[in-house]
Amino acid sequence: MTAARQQHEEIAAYLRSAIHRKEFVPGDPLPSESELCERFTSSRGPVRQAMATLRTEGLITSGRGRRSTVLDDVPTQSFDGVISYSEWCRQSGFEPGQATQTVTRGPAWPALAASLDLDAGAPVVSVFRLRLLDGAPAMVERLNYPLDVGQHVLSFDTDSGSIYQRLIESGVDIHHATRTIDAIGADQDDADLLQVPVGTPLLRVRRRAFTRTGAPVEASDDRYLPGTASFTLTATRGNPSPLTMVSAREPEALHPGA
Amino acid sequence: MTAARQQHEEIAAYLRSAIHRKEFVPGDPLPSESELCERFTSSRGPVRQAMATLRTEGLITSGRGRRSTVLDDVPTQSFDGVISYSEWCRQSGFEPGQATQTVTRGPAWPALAASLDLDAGAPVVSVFRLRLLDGAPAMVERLNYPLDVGQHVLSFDTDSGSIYQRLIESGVDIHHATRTIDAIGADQDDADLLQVPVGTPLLRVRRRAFTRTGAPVEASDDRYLPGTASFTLTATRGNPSPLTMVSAREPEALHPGA
DNA sequence: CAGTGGTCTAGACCACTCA
DNA sequence: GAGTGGTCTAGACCACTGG
Repeated sequence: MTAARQQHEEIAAYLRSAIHRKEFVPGDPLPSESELCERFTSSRGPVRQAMATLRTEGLITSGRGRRSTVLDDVPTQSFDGVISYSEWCRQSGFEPGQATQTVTRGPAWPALAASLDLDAGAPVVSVFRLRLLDGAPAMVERLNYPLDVGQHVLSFDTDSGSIYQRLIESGVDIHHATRTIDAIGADQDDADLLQVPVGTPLLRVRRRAFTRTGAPVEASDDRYLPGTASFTLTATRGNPSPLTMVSAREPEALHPGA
Repeated sequence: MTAARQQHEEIAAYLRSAIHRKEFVPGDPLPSESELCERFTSSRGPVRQAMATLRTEGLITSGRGRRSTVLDDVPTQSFDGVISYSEWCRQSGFEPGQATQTVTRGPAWPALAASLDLDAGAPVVSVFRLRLLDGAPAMVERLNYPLDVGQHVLSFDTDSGSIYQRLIESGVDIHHATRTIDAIGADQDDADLLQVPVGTPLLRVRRRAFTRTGAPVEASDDRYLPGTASFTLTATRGNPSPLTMVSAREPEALHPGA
């Protein structure tokens, strides 16, 4: 929409939106670098930086001697959408909702303490919510925070919306996050909330979020009802995939008694 | 190990291997750009390109005014590892194995035809194998190819190893691939082969591979036993994630009768 | 305030694709 | 052979971090 500050961002934004507006569809050649240089009154540097961005997003492919072409037109996911279910819903055009089950302050059990780099028994704040998509049960969310972060959650109405927004407004520095994706059967809690039988396959996303200095700020476990969510990603020959498949390690329980 | 042709590749390879050798651990600052320029007798361009590569791999983070620092040290996944289970095993230090169930040539059912951009009923080659990890059942693999590609599979002993290798050697141009990840319960076939009850949660990876011109070469459905595999990825604020979570669409059946 | 990485320019040469 | 993107150089200015 509005012009980005940096030239390379402006160029990237233009190309991205042109692709999403179907101005270019998969297989189509993009304008050449020299054309883009002229159109944006820029040198090659910013143009190539914009192309590199789209390439890592999986939107385009390029190579010596041939025009860069459109690969795919999946929407790009912002960092906010990665961290926040509410934000993801909004970006995807759905209405997020939540039904808080419990908000607790208590000692960290060993697996959680390890995940948050705390000593076992250190105080943590845990949130257990059912999340809704357009009003229907979609996901069971278990969030855990060290106390210094969690204090901002304790003083928050967790039925009123995005905890992530709350944390940002409270000045918590959320800088990067690691997601681990696997499948797991619904336990009794999951089953009750999602209204499915125990053992129903769920897509589990465990997330650890960190500050810029590497201190953990969150450890979470989200379980999606089948049919609600899936993940997609495009890999291109010669560009190593940032998504790594790893042989599973021992499960990290992010709620007690598992 | 051996010097890469391009300076930026050489620099990236050096940094990557230094991180994996634990010479730098998460939180550590990397050498400054100017140091790297001297060490590799290079200008800033190649150094910055190498940094950008590592950044998209999720290995480092950087920002104005501060040194680039190590984020994580997950192994990077090559394109071969994305496409080929055998290759993934080798990279991960496991012994791949397979027990072919069926190799068939027959007409494409509608969903498969759509996935391969063929007309319904067009001839396709399908492979149905149990894959092993260090000798134990790990994954059920369903591969489907258009006939022109699949002919190279029909004349191949599918118990002898990697079909992917075979296709490459046959000159098939596999240029990029899209993966969709979700969870699904084991069907009767899955259950029999993996020796688990029907309905056991499995991690499903559906893959579509394409030539450089966008023609489909493969449509597959891999289902991993829980505990065998999971996916991880690091996202950083300001860098949009290439992994997109999408609301699920109708299931594409990649084997008949589903 | 010195040093860092982010951005940008203006040029150059090369490997490659495609008509 | 004209045009393309990939690589590289040598400079410049700026925003920001940290001691």
